[in-house]
Amino acid sequence: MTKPNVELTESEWPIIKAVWETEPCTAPAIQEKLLPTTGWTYSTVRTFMDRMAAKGLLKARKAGKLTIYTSAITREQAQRGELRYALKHAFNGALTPMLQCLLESRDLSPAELNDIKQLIAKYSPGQADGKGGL
Amino acid sequence: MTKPNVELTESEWPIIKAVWETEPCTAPAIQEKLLPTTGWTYSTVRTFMDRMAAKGLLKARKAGKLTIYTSAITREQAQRGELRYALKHAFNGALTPMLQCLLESRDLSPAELNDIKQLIAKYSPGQADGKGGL
DNA sequence: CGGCAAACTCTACAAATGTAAATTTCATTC
DNA sequence: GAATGAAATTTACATTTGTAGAGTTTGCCG
Repeated sequence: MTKPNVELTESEWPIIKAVWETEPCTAPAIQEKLLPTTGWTYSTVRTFMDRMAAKGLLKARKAGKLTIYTSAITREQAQRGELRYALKHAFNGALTPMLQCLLESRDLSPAELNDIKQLIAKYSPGQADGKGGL
Repeated sequence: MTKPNVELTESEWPIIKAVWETEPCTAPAIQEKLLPTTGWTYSTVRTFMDRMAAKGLLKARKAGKLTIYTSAITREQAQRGELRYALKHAFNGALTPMLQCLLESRDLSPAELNDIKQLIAKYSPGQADGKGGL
């Protein structure tokens, strides 16, 4: 059963991104990876990871003295959660204005524009795949 | 000088949305408006509004015994802030994947699709308007 | 076996967020 | 002028988030 609405705090984002790139992994490994960007100590990282495991964002298993972590949510789930949140609060659930804001938000490169057009084309014919909405 | 990156907490969203719709307004008015959806008491709403004024999200001015609030940020600023946050954390700043996730996120109605195509068309020719990015 | 280093556990604490009760003030009306 | 009711002020408190130090365990190496 897929977790319904995933929400991450700002500090949890760097953690889970590092986990996705490294899993299965230990807290010291994540700490080391994040040290240059965050400056976080082992204690800090470890606390975050344990809290995230308690929330069901990570899975933790014991291997001897080591604690091995893996992600409990996919990147897509987390991304959707974030978008869902923005859509709901900032745009009252209206997708088109959100898209518009996104497109206005910066100059698109020709490459991006191209990508986007292809995307639109792909989602054009009224395809109902039954895989559920945001 | 426009505030650089606006961020709102989850509870601040309903407040500022109500303010945008009502301003200039008083705390009791906002409380009444939000009561059905949130159940918040006057004290709660008032606390939020004062904190938001302290953060520069609202402006508060005294008119006799009343405190009159107005927004200090525009809806567009707040929306951009929310998108900027999502883009940065969930998509590492890459716009196309974000768009893709958004489009995948639910079935688009023909009307939405149409709107979207028009948007794309509008942002197509390499237009640099100098109004700054996200 | 004894020590060292790595990893762990426990505890702590400040700031932010969410929520509200209790008390006070002030304007209006009888 | 006193009562009433609306709005304000003050204070409070639990939970979550951000950050980490101190002390303990344990596996390995000599």
